[in-house]
Amino acid sequence: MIFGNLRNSSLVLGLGYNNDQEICSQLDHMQQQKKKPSLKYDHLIPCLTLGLPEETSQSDIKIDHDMHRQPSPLSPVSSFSNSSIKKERESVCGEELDAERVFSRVCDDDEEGASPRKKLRLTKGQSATLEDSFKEYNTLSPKQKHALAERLNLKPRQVEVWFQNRRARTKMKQTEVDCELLRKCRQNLTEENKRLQKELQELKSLKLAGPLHMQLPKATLTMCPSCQKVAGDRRR
DNA sequence: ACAGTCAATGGGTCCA
DNA sequence: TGGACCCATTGACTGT
Repeated sequence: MIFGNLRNSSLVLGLGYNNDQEICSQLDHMQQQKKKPSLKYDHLIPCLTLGLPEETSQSDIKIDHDMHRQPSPLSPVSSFSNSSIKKERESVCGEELDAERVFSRVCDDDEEGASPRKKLRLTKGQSATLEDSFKEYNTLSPKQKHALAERLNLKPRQVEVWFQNRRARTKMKQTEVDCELLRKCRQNLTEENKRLQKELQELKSLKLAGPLHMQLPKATLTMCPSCQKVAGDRRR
């Protein structure tokens, strides 16, 4: 740090995040890979601090930030085997007639283990209905699940899986939004930090160069980081 | 050919 | 202990 040895320096600025480096590297990696983030940074927000020069590293920031926690899940009982999903239904509801086609290729063979996993695609109608339900409740009670499954001619397990995947997608989108917000925040704070450091340097050189009577008494000059104004001058 | 999407799977955790 | 959920991953399919 540049000003580490200056005496009487009451103004020193710091900028950082909790686990700043780790987050950034992970975010970069995430963006490169276009992969969903696995980092847990919900509790982190950027912060600008004032203190001694040596103390303005990442270590002096610690703020908890608990955002967008999922609502507590409903937990009634339901019992379904997921082993039968591979054996798909033979026919689909009316939407089957939809030109959009129903499944890419439903497997005909019901032999256990022998059939490779086939990709099922939900119809537009099914997806829309599921989407509508998701807007109302992002978790389903077993009753709702059954009703929806029956209505869509799907297995309850499929509805359940769809909701799980949908929640994951929502979470990922939110994470990306938060990520972008943090980046911008960090950028702003970095610029702010630079600006204030520069200002501080100027004030110090003024103090050293200027005549004695021009010197400001210690502790009368404090920089408010939020409003960016010099405050605390109680003379007069 | 390759990347992206998404239904499905398997493992881990939590809780009644 | 079983069921519900989350999470990471797989694999079929699609779009370029």
